[in-house]
Amino acid sequence: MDRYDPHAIEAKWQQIWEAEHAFEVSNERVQPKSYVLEQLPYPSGSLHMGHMLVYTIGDIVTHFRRRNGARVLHPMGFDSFGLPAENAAIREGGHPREITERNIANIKRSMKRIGWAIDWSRELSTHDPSYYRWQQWLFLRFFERGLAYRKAAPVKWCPFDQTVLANEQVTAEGRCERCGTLVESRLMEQWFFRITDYAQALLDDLDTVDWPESIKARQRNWIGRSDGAEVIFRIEELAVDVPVFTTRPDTLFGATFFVLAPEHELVERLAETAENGEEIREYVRRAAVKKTEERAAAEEKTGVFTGFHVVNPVNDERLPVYVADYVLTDYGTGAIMAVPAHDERDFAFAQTFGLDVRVVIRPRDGEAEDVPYVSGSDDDVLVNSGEFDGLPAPEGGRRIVDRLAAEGRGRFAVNYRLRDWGWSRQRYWGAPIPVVYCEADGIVAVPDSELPVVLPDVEDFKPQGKPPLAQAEDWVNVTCPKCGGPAKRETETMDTFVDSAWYFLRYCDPHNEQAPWGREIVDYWNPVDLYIGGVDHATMHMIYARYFVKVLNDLGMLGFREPFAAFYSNGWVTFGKTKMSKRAGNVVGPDDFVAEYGADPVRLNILFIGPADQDMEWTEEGVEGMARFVRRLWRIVNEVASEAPRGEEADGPLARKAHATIAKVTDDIGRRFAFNTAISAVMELTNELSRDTRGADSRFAAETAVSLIQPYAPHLAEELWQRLGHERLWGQPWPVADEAMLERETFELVIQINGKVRDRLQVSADASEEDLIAAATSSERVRSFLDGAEVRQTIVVPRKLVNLVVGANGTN
RNA sequence: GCCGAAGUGGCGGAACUGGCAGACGCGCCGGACUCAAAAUCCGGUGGCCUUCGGGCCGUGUGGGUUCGAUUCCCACCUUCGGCACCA
Repeated sequence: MDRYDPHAIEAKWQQIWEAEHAFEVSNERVQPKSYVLEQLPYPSGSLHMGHMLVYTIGDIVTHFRRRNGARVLHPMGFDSFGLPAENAAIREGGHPREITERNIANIKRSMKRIGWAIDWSRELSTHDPSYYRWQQWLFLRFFERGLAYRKAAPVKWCPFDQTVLANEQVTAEGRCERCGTLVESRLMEQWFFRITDYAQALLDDLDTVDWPESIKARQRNWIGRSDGAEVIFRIEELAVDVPVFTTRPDTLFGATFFVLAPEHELVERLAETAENGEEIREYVRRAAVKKTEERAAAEEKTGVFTGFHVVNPVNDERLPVYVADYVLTDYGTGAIMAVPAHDERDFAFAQTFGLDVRVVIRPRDGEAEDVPYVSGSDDDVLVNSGEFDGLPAPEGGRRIVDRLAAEGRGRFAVNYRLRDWGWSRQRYWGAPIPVVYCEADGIVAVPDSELPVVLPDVEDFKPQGKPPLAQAEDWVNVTCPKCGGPAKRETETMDTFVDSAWYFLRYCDPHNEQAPWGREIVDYWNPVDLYIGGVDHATMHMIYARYFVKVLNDLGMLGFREPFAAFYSNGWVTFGKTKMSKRAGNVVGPDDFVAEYGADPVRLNILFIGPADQDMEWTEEGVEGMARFVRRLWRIVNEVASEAPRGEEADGPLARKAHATIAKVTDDIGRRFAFNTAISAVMELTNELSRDTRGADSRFAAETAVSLIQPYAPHLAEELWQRLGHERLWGQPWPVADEAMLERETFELVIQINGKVRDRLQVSADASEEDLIAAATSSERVRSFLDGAEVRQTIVVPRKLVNLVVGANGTN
């Protein structure tokens, strides 16, 4: 028998798959179908172990579902715009496109070497004009409906480099990662999508998808629905109504002051007439410069009194109005009623400024409660609240809102933490935004017929007060599509989250030049049946993609409401510290191990380490052990191929074990996504097979082991399958366990006394309860334990155990 | 603070619906083969005790339900993760 040579075998089968287009699928609408998708990779220098894990999980499911009769779409592409390539170009010279395309070529070579069953005919890259052309087209559909709009929003700004910084370019200390200058906050006009319109739909439809609860919880948290009330306070001096949002209308009688966020639109109006107008303006200026995190971290609350008062609608009390930066401008209405007795932040402010604290909620039975007391449960009652005294807090709150509503001074309201999605970047390496700025007509869409607006080349990718694209003057200066007058192109680009919000739709119809996709095609393949990826994309990417699908559905462009019907979140892969330092300098990735052991052992091992949805540590010992198993399987199956008889009925114990393994592996992959225990099961079968490679059952057991391991180790399995005298395992139906062979003639009866195992007996499978009890009580060992004591109770679990309960005063 | 996940041998983990705790593998120990080593193969491997038959203990801690709990319930401890001046 020849030695196991993974490199030769893997090259051989990869060539055959490619020549036979083994994993390409057409869009012919055949059922059943399955769309198996992993989050597309960012093309950095090379693959890492995390990639190895995600794409192998998807690959196993792809093979499994194919062989179970589904038409499976399993595409691949590259999230190829973005900051790292641009920074590399600035650092090392060259063009981001060259760097990116070199990386793609490199990664693609690694992917093909690993042998994932990908339909490469559908490959796409988001930096390709044939892709972003349709992204621009989609943007225009959003834009014409007002779903994409511009507004001023704070950005992180480096005053030295004169540029906007992405969050990841700001150090933990709040400095520019390049020059170390303290980063400022600046208001700038930016592009947004109106995702907040869909907050409730994004929340509700989580109930319709099969995702891990933890991922759903993160999205719910991110959307952050709060139920409460909007209550109108009035500044009588100015005859202005100022609404506030509160989740605690039950505490309205406890309001003792009122706060506006520094950015609130009313603040400037107050400053105009206030005696201390300049002090107010100065406070606002200082607050604007501070980062949100800095504001939150402040030891003491700061603020300034305006001299104005508002009227509390529940009791017509006059409350002093402050401006303070602990109130956020972009949540609720940017103004709050302050109830220091029942809110920690208001309490802290009241302490600093010596303001009244009025208790209006008490525990029903206690009294000496701490202030602030924030609970508002049914065990609390209202006090100092006029007609509402004595009511449980939640009910009291509802009644207060009812009364305010009747008076037109309040209503029940819902608020979300979710903010509109800001997606424009002052960066070069992204999709151009197809609008122009015209002095006469304002923002004007580029006509569909002029798409794509192709990203022009520039000399320098460093932003210098303006986005790099501003350098491309020939490109920037155009005529307005509306009036024909002079206009300038948008020089900001789209964030990569836009690119990845719809790529799974383009895979379905990647070469369409008339439209982003054909609706029947997209409706056939979608929603994605299994989406696989990391938890780090649980919020942003996966909320944005859901938002896109909902909008596109409302626009009639597709017929579903959710992109990802099921989601599997893979764990993180780490290396031990010793391994890291041993190969200091270069990151250890799958390429290194594939070169040493071959792709199949690496594929197997990444899933054998542990449950794929939990974090795991990759070790050299582990992959060595797996290589040992693979060689063992190789040797045993080769022996079977040459030694075991053909065409004999396989119905002995080894055949039964094989059927049991089929059942186990099918359930593990198909239902439980327990990829590690499926491998264990095949190992067990292999161990049993190794005891007899020449018997009548051996051939069946070997064929079963090879067939079941195929999704994990497709090259090895294919080669062994051929040696067993067959062809094209990847196209073979998945094996089905014979129910009759799963039935056992005998089983091991466990006999317990008072719940402790005392004996095990082989018993006929069709023994009656009475037979089991008789067998149990006649056992010598059992008798010695019973020693004549009275059996008070006998529990019989058919085909499992007998538990004899003897009295506590028994003499056992 | 709110939300989520997890605690099992020396290690990764298994036990799916309440029924034999530790499958499978790593590591380690012993043996075979070898001049020797590696590789390979065979056997052993939770702890304590043992008259070698076996016995007792054991799934983060303390309670509870049950004939029976790693699994269900209550309280707590520890670790990891998300959100967070969100009114």
